Amino acid sequence: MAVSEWSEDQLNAAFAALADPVRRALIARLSRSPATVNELAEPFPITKQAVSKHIQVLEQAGLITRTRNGQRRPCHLDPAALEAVTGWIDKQRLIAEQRFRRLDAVLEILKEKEP
Amino acid sequence: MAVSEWSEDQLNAAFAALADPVRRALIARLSRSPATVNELAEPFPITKQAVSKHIQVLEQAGLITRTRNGQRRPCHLDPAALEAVTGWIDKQRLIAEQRFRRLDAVLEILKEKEP
DNA sequence: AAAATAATCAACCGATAGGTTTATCAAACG
DNA sequence: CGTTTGATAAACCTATCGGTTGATTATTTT
Repeated sequence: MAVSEWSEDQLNAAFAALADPVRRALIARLSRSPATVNELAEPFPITKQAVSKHIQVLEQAGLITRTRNGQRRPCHLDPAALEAVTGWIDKQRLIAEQRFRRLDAVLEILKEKEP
Repeated sequence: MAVSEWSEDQLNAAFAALADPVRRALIARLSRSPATVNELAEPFPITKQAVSKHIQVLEQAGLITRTRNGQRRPCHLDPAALEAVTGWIDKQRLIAEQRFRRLDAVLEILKEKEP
């Protein structure tokens, strides 16, 4: 999926989901291998319910998917979804760096001194 | 600066700063050119004070810097700071994609079916 | 059938994030 | 000087977020 096709809401949800350090740790864990809620919750000093909520946020944001296997609902990281985020950032960064390369920066500093 | 040298706090602040859509819009604006608080606030339906707070968050996170020119305090995007964020994400994504490429995914799905 | 396990739901709670209004400060300008 | 202008500080309000406890559902296991 091309970056430009990601809706603003999706992007928003993804950024918001990644803002929490616990959720980032969950993502880092899931980048190694899929895992169930119980497995994910084990290393954290918070309740399983809290982790369950975090996982719902990640799923809602499209960053993870879940399969079903009996009572277990393993979580899988969706690496492609992370591209929405890096895509947005890289876009801004490239625009800014292009500007620098064109030496507009020098002109801008001079322009600031003007009325 | 290498990605691994970014402190957890810096990373946290950067992710948190980017979680807000207004702040992302400010970043997008600043990727085009530096701007003052008044200029930045103009297109938004919120007060200048609110925008000023957002800018402080971005500055605290190291995503923007500010110069001084009389009463004006223009904001400049720091494109390098954005690399802390994309760096973390790309790391997780690469780990996950490597795993897929090794066809571990197939084994994992089989393993899920086991007791 | 009964008990254990995986996960979620529901209700609640304290902290904080984002917003406002009002007041203040410092530089520019008539 | 007095006043406008750019930016911030302080106090406050409200919604949301991250967390808890307790109960519930659905699947396994014995």
